[in-house]
Amino acid sequence: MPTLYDVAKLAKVSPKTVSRVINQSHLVAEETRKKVLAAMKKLDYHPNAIATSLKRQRSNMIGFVVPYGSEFVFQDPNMMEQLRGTHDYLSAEGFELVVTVPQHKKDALQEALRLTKNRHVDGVILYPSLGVDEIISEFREKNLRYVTLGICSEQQTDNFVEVDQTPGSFLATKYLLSLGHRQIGLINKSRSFFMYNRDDLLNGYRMALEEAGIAFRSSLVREGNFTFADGYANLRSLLEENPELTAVICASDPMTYGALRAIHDLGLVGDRSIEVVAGDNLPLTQKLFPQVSSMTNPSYEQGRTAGKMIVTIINEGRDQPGVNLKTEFVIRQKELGKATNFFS
Amino acid sequence: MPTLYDVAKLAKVSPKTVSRVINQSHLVAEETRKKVLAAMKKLDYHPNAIATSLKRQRSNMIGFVVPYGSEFVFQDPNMMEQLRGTHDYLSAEGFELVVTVPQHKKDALQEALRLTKNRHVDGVILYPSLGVDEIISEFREKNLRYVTLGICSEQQTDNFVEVDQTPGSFLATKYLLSLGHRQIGLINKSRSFFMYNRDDLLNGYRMALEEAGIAFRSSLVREGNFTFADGYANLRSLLEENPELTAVICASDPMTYGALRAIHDLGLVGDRSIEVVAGDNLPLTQKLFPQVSSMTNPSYEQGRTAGKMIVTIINEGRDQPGVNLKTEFVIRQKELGKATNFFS
DNA sequence: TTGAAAGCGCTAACAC
DNA sequence: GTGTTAGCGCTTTCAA
Repeated sequence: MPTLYDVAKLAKVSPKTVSRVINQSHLVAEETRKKVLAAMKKLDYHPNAIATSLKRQRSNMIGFVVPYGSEFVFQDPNMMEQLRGTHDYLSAEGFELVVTVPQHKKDALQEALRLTKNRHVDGVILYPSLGVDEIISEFREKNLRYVTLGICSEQQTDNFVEVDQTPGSFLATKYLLSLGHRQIGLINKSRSFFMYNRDDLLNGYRMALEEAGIAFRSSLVREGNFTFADGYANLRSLLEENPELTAVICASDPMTYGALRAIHDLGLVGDRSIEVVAGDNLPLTQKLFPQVSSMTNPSYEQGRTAGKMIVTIINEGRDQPGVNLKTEFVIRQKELGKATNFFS
Repeated sequence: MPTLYDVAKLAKVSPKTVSRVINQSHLVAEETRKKVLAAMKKLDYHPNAIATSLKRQRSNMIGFVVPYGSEFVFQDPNMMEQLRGTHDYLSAEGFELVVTVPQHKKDALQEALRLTKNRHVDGVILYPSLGVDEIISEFREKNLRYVTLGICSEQQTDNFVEVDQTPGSFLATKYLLSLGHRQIGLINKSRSFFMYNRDDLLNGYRMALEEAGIAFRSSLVREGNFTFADGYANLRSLLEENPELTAVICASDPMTYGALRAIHDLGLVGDRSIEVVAGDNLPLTQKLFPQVSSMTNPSYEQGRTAGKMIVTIINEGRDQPGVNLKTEFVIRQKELGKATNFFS
């Protein structure tokens, strides 16, 4: 592979001049520039990114580190949406995206540290998980660059993109109440996942109930690990304890699919059917039958914002204030794929 | 950040000795090793991967380049499975995975070239697309490392991992015939996607029909772009032209979901229902209701094999013979999630 | 507007 | 077993 020196020799200029042309410096005569460009083209020269990185102390790569195993990351639709948002922003800004999913959960955070200390990447986007706050302290101490996909501790005021699910669950509950439902189940997210905003979904649900003057009953609440199986099991469990249940809100779309399946298996159709509200409003959910209304999860936006934030942090050399995004709620009509905004 | 020299100074040894310790050379006395290790720990030293890359002319990064836009890559479940397979293999081998999805299709191949010529990555895994054969010639010419997820031209004998879908569709058709179906539709993959093995699915289908002495009728075949919408539209179109249709085979799972939705919307239940065979046997499909039998698509294995192949190519410094994987077929029983192998 | 020389952090020869 | 030296390909003073 040709080097900058080969180009310089061919163009009969100094290496520095070639470097100037590569970096679009204006301090180079037009004629010289053309000569250099011609030489570069002739040799099919491409600047060695590694050498540039070493010199500039900057790799233009960002790590995306997830601590939940590849079968989770590459199969969880929300995670993919976050990844897609991050990718889209970074690639437009000339950064490469390095995806790292350690084989073992407990290695994940060390992996994030290694990746940055190695100077492999200029910064990382971290998925919250147990022990992440220690890692963050170390990042801060060593002045390394990071952004977290969600708040990781009481003290964290910077470098996060959090999603507040209160509005979505509030509106969903309010909607179901407006349809006349009085026993509304909630299949909530599990506390076994690391999340700072653990109670937002529950709070929105409670607020709407309170507003309607209906007492909150914990027997109507379950927790699940976001999976199909958990949606299935939890719906059955809810029904056993609350035979009069007529509606249920699910914290995630896969759990929604599981709940729908359980309803089907139990033969609950027609008048005895159960109204289900989905959690994420993923593309597939938008096409599901029966059509379901859904809370919306701004996963793509979250990933994109995190990408933007890490780039800003790197470029400006200092932390950025955290950002809060909010969920919404859409009512799905019976017609194929149609959706309208609630209260709009 | 501390450098190797800082460690050397603290441990009172030469830089080379530190380097030896890092690289697990056996040519270093145990006592010296301990001293160095202690110094490394004390300084929280991490080798600068960029510097190592520059020296070694090797970045230990692999690019994964897809030419279909991020909304396709990060939403197509098969692509994710391929990515997951690649990631799992590479990360176990100490390689980083760089995911690149150019904003515009036509840039994709240039992007792949740039990434390798830049020395950003040691090699790339390429998704077949129009014009990829030219890129491959250039890779060969310049002695750059690549693997393609599928054969890209008549001449390509090396560096690919292809999936032959003949067995799956043959078995699927045979199974449907064994149930007594005589009008079996096929929603095939579209020719607008770049694929060398365009006719494998169709061939398996035809072979099974022929074996049963049933004439092939092109009116029973449609093509779709793998999406829900195409499955939906094609099922309706098939039924319009073939009112007696009793079964259909779909080339992809999203198309399967669309077809099931169409069947539901048309009110085809009970005796007049249509037996559907899915295309990929994705996790979600395995839990679908109604339960559907499915061809299986070894996407994870394909990605993993591609990862293994690119590493071998890089390590051995020469091309590797292409690998062919095959699809299979599973019959799904009515019980939740249960599946059995066909003919086993 | 251009060039010479030093150095980013590491490793590979080649001594000793 | 260990150390010295040179150099990977680029950019950055500084000088011309």
